Amino acid sequence: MNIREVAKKAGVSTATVSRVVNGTVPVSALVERQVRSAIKSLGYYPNTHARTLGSGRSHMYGLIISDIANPFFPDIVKFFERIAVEHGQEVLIANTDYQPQRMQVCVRRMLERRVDGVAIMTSEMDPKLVQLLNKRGIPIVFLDTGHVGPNISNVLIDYVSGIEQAIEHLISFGHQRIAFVSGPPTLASARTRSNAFALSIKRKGLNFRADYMQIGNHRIDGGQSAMAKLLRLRQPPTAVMASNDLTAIGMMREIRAAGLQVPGDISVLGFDDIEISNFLQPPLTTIRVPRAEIGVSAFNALYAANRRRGNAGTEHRISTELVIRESTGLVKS
Amino acid sequence: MNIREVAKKAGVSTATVSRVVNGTVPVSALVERQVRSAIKSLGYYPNTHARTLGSGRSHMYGLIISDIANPFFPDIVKFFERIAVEHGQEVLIANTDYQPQRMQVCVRRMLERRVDGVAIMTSEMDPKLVQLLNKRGIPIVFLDTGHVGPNISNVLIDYVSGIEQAIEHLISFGHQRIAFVSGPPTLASARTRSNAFALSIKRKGLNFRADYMQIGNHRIDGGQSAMAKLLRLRQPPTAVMASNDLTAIGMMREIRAAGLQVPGDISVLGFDDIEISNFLQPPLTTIRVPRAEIGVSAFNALYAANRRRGNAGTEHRISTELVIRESTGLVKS
DNA sequence: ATGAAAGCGCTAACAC
DNA sequence: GTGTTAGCGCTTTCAT
Repeated sequence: MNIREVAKKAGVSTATVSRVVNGTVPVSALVERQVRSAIKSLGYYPNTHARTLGSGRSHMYGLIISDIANPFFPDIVKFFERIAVEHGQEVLIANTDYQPQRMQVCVRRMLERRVDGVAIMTSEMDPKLVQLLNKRGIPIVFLDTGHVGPNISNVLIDYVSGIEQAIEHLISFGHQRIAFVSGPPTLASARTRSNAFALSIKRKGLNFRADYMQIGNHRIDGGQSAMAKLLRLRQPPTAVMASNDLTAIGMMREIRAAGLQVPGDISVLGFDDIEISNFLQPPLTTIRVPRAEIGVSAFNALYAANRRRGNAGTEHRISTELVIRESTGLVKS
Repeated sequence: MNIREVAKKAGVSTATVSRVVNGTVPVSALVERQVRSAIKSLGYYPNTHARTLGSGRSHMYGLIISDIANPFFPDIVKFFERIAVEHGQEVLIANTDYQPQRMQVCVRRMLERRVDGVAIMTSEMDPKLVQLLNKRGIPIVFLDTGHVGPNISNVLIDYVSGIEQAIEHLISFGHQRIAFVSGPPTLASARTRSNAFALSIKRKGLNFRADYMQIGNHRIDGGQSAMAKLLRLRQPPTAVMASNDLTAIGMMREIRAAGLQVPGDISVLGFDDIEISNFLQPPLTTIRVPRAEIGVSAFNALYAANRRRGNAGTEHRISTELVIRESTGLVKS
């Protein structure tokens, strides 16, 4: 079942069938009807591989993430895929499992499948591999990493807006001693969050204290041990913000283990707003990073890059916002 | 950059390059070295679309799920993809968003990309669409749905084993009055779970009571209202099993809202063991459905179907097991 | 508006 | 063990 059989049945050339299928060039109404009916009665589905070979466009976009089981990613994948399909494009998903060497395999897969663009939503990325894609003129979009350049776009997350809302929220509850538990310093986005916090504290006129800046690892255990340190301070904070929600979960566990209450004794804020945050006890106040929007923006950047003259990259800014639940409350007086 | 340039540079024919790349036929060591070096120096990556066209095999497998944001699916996707990549195969993921009409689009995508097999991990599936794939001889694997047939395999989940473990566990804590909150009766897997529960109750010599069988919807709100009904019974159960973890979350909320304790007053069990279950307060005792194994088995079934003579489908049985945490305890005396 | 025909890059059958 | 070459199914000039 191929285009030739359809052409024969419709009594036209294969070129005409192709025109009808792709709507590239106007075709007379009569011919179009004949072709469509032939397609239907034969149950014809175009072979996209042949199409790719002929046209040079695969209509596939790569999406490289760290780990689909990390609750941060499913929404990104979901909306990236949804909008891709709406535009008649296909998606190739690749997990690196946080292992840089697997990134090489991912890039190879993208290259072999001749994708029309790659969204790289991990933070660890070897410039050599980027070069491999870029040399071939494949549009790339990063998440909050690297800089815009030829065929390179960036989806930028504005952490500051959400963090400032959070600090204002805490101040309104009377908090003055606010601590922060960061992610691994090796992670660019973690550093960005940490810096944005330090900046906002000063802007809001609060006292910035180095001993209120603890290092976590974006996992539960890191949140626990960081919180343990904060609790041992002579003057512990009355509120603590985490660099991600898992860290906040760890913090809450540690607080409870110390016989204290959230938010009665200490207020806790997370970051990301992953699904489980709403199911915690108490439900976690957190800064939402709109992941659906990230997925959509990433796709749009790539798709646009293929329909634009020139190769200028674009930058897309995404803002964050505070989601108030029950892990924050009035400062203990 | 194509196979011809590599051939020229290595001073061999394109066929030989193909042989080296695919390792199909032995090639002299010298020639192999030359070819590999040419490939490397030219930065050659085979074009899989051309390969597909030439060979008739796309080396791509479709994976159709309901919703990647549903915590049941990420692990399946992750392990399906992992093992596929290990075998040099690609994965095409499609979400139906629980909408049967989107299934049509999914199947069309699979057909157009000429996948070598499709794993259908949703329960709603129009037989007409199955036929569309099956007519073309594309191997299909279902999750716990439909029956094995020509080119149709099935990954079967043995719910009974886990449920029996759970009931034994409850009995050992002294429970005799055990209720069940099911999923939507329209969902085949929900009915299967419900039936398995009823069967096990009788097998274990407990009293089966129709008023202990409540209907939920696999969401939190359904768990809440079902639990509310159970609490209003003259003789409420001392333990309740849910058809999935979200339902159990709803049940716990309702129990707490009624001023009762879990597991102090009522023991609660979930089903699935999604990630958040371990973070609940108290951590949820639940029946684990091994999703990694499902993903792996589904892929293996498809992959094997392509390397086997004949088109006989296979059946793969996967067992479930009880994960004991803190939402179950001694019956209140 | 439509058709003829030359690729696109690879595989596989065949010949040697 | 290696080369030659005819497809695979489509798109896209180039004519008409």
